[in-house]
Amino acid sequence: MTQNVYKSHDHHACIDSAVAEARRLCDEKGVRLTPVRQRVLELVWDNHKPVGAYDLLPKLAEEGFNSAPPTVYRALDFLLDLGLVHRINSLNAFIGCNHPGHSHPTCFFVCRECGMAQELDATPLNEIARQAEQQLGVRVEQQMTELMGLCPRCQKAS
Amino acid sequence: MTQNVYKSHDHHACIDSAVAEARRLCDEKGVRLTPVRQRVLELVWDNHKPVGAYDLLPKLAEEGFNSAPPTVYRALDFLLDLGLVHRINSLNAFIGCNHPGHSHPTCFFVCRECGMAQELDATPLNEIARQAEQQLGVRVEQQMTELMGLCPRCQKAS
DNA sequence: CATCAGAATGTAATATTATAACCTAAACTG
DNA sequence: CAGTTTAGGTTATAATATTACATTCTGATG
Ligand SMILES: [Zn+2]
Ligand SMILES: [Zn+2]
Ligand SMILES: [Zn+2]
Ligand SMILES: [Zn+2]
Repeated sequence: MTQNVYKSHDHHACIDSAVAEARRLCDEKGVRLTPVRQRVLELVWDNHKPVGAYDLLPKLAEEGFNSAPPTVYRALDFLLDLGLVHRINSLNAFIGCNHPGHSHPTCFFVCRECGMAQELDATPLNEIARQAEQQLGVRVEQQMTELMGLCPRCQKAS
Repeated sequence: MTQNVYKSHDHHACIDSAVAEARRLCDEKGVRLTPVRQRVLELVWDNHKPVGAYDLLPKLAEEGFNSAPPTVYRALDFLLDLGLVHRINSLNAFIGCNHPGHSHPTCFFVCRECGMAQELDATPLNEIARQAEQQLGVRVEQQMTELMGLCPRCQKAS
């Protein structure tokens, strides 16, 4: 895992590096990081909590961007395709990827109290995929693991 | 994994054993497997494809059951609580559990073509949870892994 | 049996999340 | 510049899920 979100850190650095990485990737692939796409990426990175698509709408509106569901879903789809964000299915919410650029099995821990999410190293998951492929003959193309529980802070608080 | 759903099998036996197991569990816990709950369980087990809540409504209606979203969501919540069914978050859909009665990390392979889902042995996932707990200090309470890809049949078909 | 409490269900309305369809504008391509 | 592709604007609607409150059923108790 690239970073522990439960430790305090310079979060502006998180955002900046996410944007820089996005720009690099878009250049590489010859696609455009348009203003609304970049702004959605920044908003998703606003903190380490997964954010719902509809939470983004008013923020975009405030800033003079067009604000309608298709706008934000298009931007999110674009970012998902590039692997710049992940979707946390159990929350219908989106969060920035810590190591975009190479497609990878996805694994997050999400605190059920505060909502903070931590991306985890998912390499052990490859074992499961490999087993399924061998034993069942399936072909695994994608995978997502979501762990739920309490983060260190919320454990103390309760 | 208790069974390979991609092999042909007596599926009535799947349904029957699911219902029997449900009855046993309900007795044990002193809760009631009412007609609508049982019927929802049977409908979820109708095949090995995850089924959406709203797919169940017309089927219940046909059979004279009350049919409104709260009815089916209540039944599904009941079954989820007991661990009799799982929710596939990436599909907003529900599927019967192969080994209910003891809460367990959940892991499914879902074919993106035909929709069939196979529950997998999730023990390797405990390792991930253990690591997260050690390295981050989180407490993991639940976990779900969803693999997506092509099942053996759909690979041949393409 | 009569009564009561809790559990389950009925019903109407509404909230939340996501997509379809169709049109316009901007950006590359040669 | 003309033609093509890509992105965005706009309206409407689909799909999924929950709230709130009334009613009925069930099992327990006196
Ligand atoms: Zn940060
Ligand atoms: Zn990632
Ligand atoms: Zn079966
Ligand atoms: Zn299960």
